[in-house]
Amino acid sequence: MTKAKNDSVTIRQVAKRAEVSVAPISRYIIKTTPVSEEVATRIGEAMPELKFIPDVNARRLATSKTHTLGMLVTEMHGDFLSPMFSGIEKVASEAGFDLLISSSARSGAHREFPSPLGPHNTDGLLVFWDSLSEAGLRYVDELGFPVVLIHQAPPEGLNLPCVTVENQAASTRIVEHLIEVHQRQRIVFLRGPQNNDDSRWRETGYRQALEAPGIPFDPQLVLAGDFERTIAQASTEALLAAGTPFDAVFSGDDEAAVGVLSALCAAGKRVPEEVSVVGFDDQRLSAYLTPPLTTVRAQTEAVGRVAAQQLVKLIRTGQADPLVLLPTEIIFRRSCGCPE
Amino acid sequence: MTKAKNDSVTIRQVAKRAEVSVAPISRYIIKTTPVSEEVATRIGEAMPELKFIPDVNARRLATSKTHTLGMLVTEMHGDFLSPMFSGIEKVASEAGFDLLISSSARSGAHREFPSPLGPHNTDGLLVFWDSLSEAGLRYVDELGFPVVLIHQAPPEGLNLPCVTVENQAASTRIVEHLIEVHQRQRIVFLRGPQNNDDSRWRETGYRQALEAPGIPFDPQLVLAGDFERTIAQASTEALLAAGTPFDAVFSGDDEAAVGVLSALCAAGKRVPEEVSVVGFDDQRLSAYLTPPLTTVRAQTEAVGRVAAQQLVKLIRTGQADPLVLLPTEIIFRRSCGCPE
DNA sequence: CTGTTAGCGCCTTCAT
DNA sequence: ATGAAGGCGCTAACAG
Repeated sequence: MTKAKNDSVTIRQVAKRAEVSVAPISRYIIKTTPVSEEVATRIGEAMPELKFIPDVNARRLATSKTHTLGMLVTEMHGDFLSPMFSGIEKVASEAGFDLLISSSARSGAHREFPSPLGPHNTDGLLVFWDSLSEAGLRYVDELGFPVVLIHQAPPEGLNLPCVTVENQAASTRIVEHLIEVHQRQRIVFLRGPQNNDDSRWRETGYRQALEAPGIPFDPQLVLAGDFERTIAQASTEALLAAGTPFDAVFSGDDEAAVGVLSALCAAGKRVPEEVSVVGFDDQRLSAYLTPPLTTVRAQTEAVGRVAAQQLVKLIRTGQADPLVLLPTEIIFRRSCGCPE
Repeated sequence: MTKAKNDSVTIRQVAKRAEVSVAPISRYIIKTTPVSEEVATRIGEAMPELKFIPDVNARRLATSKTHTLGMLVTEMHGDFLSPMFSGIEKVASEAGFDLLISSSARSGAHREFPSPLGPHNTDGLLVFWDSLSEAGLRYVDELGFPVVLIHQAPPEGLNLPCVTVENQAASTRIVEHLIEVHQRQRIVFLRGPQNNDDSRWRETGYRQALEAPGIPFDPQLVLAGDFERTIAQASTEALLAAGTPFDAVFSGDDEAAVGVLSALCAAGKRVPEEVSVVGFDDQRLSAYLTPPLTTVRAQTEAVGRVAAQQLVKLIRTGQADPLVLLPTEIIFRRSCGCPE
């Protein structure tokens, strides 16, 4: 168990080796002030010879910067985690930041501050929807601590930058597709959790699509999906049991669509012949469902990438774009009734 | 842009507030030495009143411990990331460790040391298969830096502890199932990447299953799957094109099974009537394939949990179990030919 | 059990 | 452009 302490080469040893004081070395590394040619080469040689690696912790103590980004998620975000992470990790490492990641036990158990991630161990936080309480957000805002929100608008009065996807227009288009191409009239909407902004915009898009063709909005057709398979399944079963007629389902997300498909299949309803089903997100799963799911593709990896870029910018310049919306696109597969 | 520096409450302020010196406070927090009742309560009050949060960096500088676990993955591990992470995160946070995670661009681009994660910013590393080069492993081993391997045996001569799943027996059993229950005789095996240990054991299990019933091993039936959908698909297409007869395929992992299913479907072969297909891992995806995939369930979340436990133990005591194998279980679905 | 104090390794004014 | 020296906030001897 060798400790870092024992085998660590310090800046002073390099100084001795290069026959200069420690200051030029620090400056040479940080590039904060020019260093003479001569000294530079001497340092440039001495450092690798001694295998000098600056001690991150000492540097942090001195500068009170961590060069670390924090990422907050909840257990619910499982299927988003992987692509999101890969986007974030990419820009973090390019920008020279480490990535500290923490998950709260369950959604709804909103985490308060102090959380495992904060000013003490990160320079800024990426906060995925629902992973930090409103109080927590207000707290970091007061602190002026850099935070960018992902798939979530800031609460009233706060100014935190946010990156998410374009929800409304895509929702309108996919519902229009159901109406115009597949002649659907009684279209169910399975909404997400109450506090989810994406879901609200998707619902707005849904209602808007009904307007032009003059299809009356029927509140009976709006059900709880909560972005959860089991809940969506239960809602669909209840609807079926109630005998409410419907010929299509726009599921607030693909996860819920899985539950819809199960319920429909169990009830002997044929998809898409009897009822069309479409979703939102285009999770990896979605292409493999039976039938393959027509859905709106959200570029999750890009969301992660852009969010991380915004955070780095915010940390470095104090500025970030208040809102960036990534474009979405409909992926036509068979569940809506399209041939292929 | 408030810096942590400005608003940070130091231990000295707490000392003043509690009318003691800094030492008892430190001891009170670290619990390294008993503190008198009186002082303890005074400190216990002063800390929250001042919202004192010990500065991690200062502590690290002083102790040369980071209280952080590192997790190394590659982009290929996408579908494992989420459950694995959730297991690791759980024990890390319970044990009071932060989790730093880093991904190498692609598998095969084995990362060398110094990598973004190492002794400078972590107390130990969780190394997922293929995410660190052999040279890197030898390096950390020499250093005596705590590392536990996940889904990978240590290279020759190294002693690094490893946690993975039981591969061989389960493979034997699932192939036996194909033979005994579904009367399959010409069973293809799609192996994983050359350097993957799991795949080797799965192949061993496969060959063993053929022995008892006296089915000759046919090298023509062993194809490259590489744990990649596209490669597995190509291999299956080639086999079909060659006209080599077969009535079942045991895919080295579920990912490859997806490619097999695609190729078979495209060729008009009916699964499971004409050919049975089984996989390994039980990814989330697998239950939703057409037909639902019979496969061996690897408890990925548990692997992550146990690996993190081992690492914490290794960090704290210098000891860990050399090898822990988590049990696996066959999940029967329809792709093998079972009714449900 | 408590207080004092010397580092931990680096960065950064401040003179030079 | 360079050197000297004082922190950054905490921990861990060492005295008391």
